Amino acid sequence: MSYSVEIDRKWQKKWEETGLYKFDPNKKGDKLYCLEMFSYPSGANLHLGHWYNYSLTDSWSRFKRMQGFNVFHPMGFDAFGLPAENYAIKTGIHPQDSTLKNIATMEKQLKEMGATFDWDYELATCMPDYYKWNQWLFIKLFEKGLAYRKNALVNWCPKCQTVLANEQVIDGKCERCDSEIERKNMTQWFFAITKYAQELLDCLPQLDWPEKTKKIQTNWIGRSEGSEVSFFCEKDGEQLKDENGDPLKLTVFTTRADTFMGVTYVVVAPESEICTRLTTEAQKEAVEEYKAFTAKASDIDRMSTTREKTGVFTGSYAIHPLNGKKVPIWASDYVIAGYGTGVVMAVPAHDERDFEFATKFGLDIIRVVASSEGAEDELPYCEKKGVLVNSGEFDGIEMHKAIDAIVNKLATMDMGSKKVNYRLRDWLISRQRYWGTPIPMIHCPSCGIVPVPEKDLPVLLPYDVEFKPDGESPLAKCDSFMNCKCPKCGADAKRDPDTMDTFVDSSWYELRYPDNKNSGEIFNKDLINKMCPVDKYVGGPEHAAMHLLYSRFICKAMRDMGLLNFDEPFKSLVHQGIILGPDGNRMSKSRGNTVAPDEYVSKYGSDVFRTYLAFGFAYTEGGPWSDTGLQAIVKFVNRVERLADDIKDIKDSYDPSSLSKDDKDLNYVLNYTIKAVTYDTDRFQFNTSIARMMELINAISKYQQSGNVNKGFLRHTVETLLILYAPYAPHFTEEQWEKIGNGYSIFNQEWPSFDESALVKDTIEIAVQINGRVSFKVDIPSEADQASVEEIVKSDPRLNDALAGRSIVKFIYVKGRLANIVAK
RNA sequence: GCUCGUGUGGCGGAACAGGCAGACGCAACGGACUUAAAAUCCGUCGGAGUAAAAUCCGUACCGGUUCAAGUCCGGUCACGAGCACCA
Repeated sequence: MSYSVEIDRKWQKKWEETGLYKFDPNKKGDKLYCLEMFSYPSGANLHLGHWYNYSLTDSWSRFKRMQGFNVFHPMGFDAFGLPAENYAIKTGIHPQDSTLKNIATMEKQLKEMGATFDWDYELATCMPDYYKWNQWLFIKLFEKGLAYRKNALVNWCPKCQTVLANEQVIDGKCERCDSEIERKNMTQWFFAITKYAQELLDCLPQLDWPEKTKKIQTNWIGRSEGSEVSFFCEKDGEQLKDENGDPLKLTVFTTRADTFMGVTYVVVAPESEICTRLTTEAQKEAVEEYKAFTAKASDIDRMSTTREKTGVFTGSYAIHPLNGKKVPIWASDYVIAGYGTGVVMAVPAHDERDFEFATKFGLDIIRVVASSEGAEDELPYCEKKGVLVNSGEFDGIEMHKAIDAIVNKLATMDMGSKKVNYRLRDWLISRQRYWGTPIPMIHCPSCGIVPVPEKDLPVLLPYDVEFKPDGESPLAKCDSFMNCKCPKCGADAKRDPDTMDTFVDSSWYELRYPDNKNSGEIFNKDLINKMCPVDKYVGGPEHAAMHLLYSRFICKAMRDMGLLNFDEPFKSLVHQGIILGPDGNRMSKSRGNTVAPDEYVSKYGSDVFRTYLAFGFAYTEGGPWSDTGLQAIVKFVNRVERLADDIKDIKDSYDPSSLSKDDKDLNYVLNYTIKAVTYDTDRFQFNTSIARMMELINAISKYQQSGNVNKGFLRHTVETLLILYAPYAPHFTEEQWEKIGNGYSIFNQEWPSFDESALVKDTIEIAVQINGRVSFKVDIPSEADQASVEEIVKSDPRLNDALAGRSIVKFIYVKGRLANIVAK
């Protein structure tokens, strides 16, 4: 029977019956936790991206298993989320129904892929036995002060009548309906990820992650070293006081304290509280008008850096602590309320934005840094080098030293200090959505916010809910859900109507897999410390600054709560590339360039498909799909099958110590192949692994044609080839293994080791270069030293011709590679 | 605008750690087998050049370091990604 999808089914059935891939934590071998990012059960079928991610990571995990590791390889579903809800709004099919149906389909397809997932450890985030612990985690974070509520600006889609997550805002527009996003103030739940900003940064270097991903996280966290400096304020001629009656300090964050003597005005974010505080009666109308104007501005406008600066004078003044000057305080939306203190000191001479603003509104511009003493650089001069001028006692000081000098001086007055800021914001996790984990909080009119007691978890997501969007949380309209008793005082109370961002669900799922049936706790601490962290994590790079950051934060928070004792959830990370359509564009239905795996798999079998995915692309790069490339794999698989036919009746053994010249040549290729495939598969270089196996097949063909075949050795070679190929083509190789009379299963075979001595050749061919260009080639003993190689080369008759009268200045020999003669 | 990444034949892609560029495969071309086709097997396959060789050019472009550069350094261009008034 030649290879087909029937063979797939045969072995899938056998694997399942015999429990070949059941994970046993007590089995011998080092634990290895291999995980792919779980999938969102949106469509009915697995798409090519799933195949590319899952089938090849499965090959890697099979390889590790054969190497003797005790591999834990679970799979589950990120089952809550917007697409199912949107689909429900469109079709009326309840998200729970469509999701469960999709999960069933995907499970079946994943099994048909022939992956080693142990389904006993499956999880789906939409099931109460999972989201119960999501709620439990939320309450723990709340108790630790890491979950809190505050009023914030959120993204609002006026057409869909709902809040959108940041990631659902594409270039300022709603991903679904393309309308412009508005900003709206709402009271929301946040996770205090910023408390871990520094540690999230500090742990990055030790992670075996793609450098680019680490860079994205570094930028996203955005550490910025600077200083905070303060001004006293004057409103309507009087000094402003704080709530204690002390003089009010207006504090700003700056990275350029050296330019402090050049401050000519101060800017506050218009939506900040301090702005209202500073606005004088005379300016009130103008400021209010401006606030309304900025609130209306769309994200599109805000994002534009070419947008003209706008702003309004608040009427108040800041007093410069060093020179006593009164500088005006303005409000402008080029200052971001959420970053730093939401207040900026403006130095138009040395900042482009301040310069533009000052020019437009006629504010003073004072040069305080010059590239060299007395230089009249063009303004704004923003280079971070130079010396101070027009700065009184600080004149002549180099700018970096001046930062310290000025901050130190301010510190003695209690008006300044060094400060580190981060761009990272706390994680807004509330969603005015139906299909997610209900936030387990109760709002009591007398007790305030009260967590649901642990014994009452999970707070079940009700089934019968009107989830069509109208601007209110769908759960808010479900009285049976909303009405409850306060756990503290027993009075009538309301539940929180929001659900959690689905990134919460996925921020700890890797920790639930090993203990997915635990109903008494989120997971067993000892077990999780043994099983985690994940040793190899594979998924798309699009999660670099979201999921991959959230998970790291939750892991650290859990550690600090004593739930586990490691610092990082994913030790080693690989991103697969993206497979494009045959035309080189991203696959999309509208382009009509999609490739449906099912059609190919049913026609060619899973293993042909898997091998093509392995061979046709650099794994981390991806690339365009090609049907003819797939045909090449059919040929390859057929060649392997014919080799298996050739050896299936061979019973001879062979004596490894008495190999002929031809045997030795083949043995060299065999051992080289073992070495290369082992090395390349380990580092996700699947394409070159397959290439090496193709070379081995070519060498076997030559060997067979030589007419001088050692049957036992041939059998050994083909058997080894089958084992090497097994991770890539599990069904096919299992079938061949059976056919040639070997026992079940090929996956219980040990991974072959290579014989270093077989890789040593007696003589090797090296290239002889003259001045770096290859001139001719010569055979030398492989162990020859430089002196003897020089002698061999110099006695070669071709050398004189090549030198053409030049004399040898220098002779360089790179062992086993080449000789280079410098000639003049 | 800033930051990062990538650029190799007709195509997908190789190239340890600076050491014979183009592995392996696809497509193409020539041949064997065949009545024929498919399948299989053998051979050619970066460009210029030649009867064939020799030889020269060639890893986006310009320059540098080195005995030797796809690889390292400086600059330019193109494409892609991330961030985006972060003070």
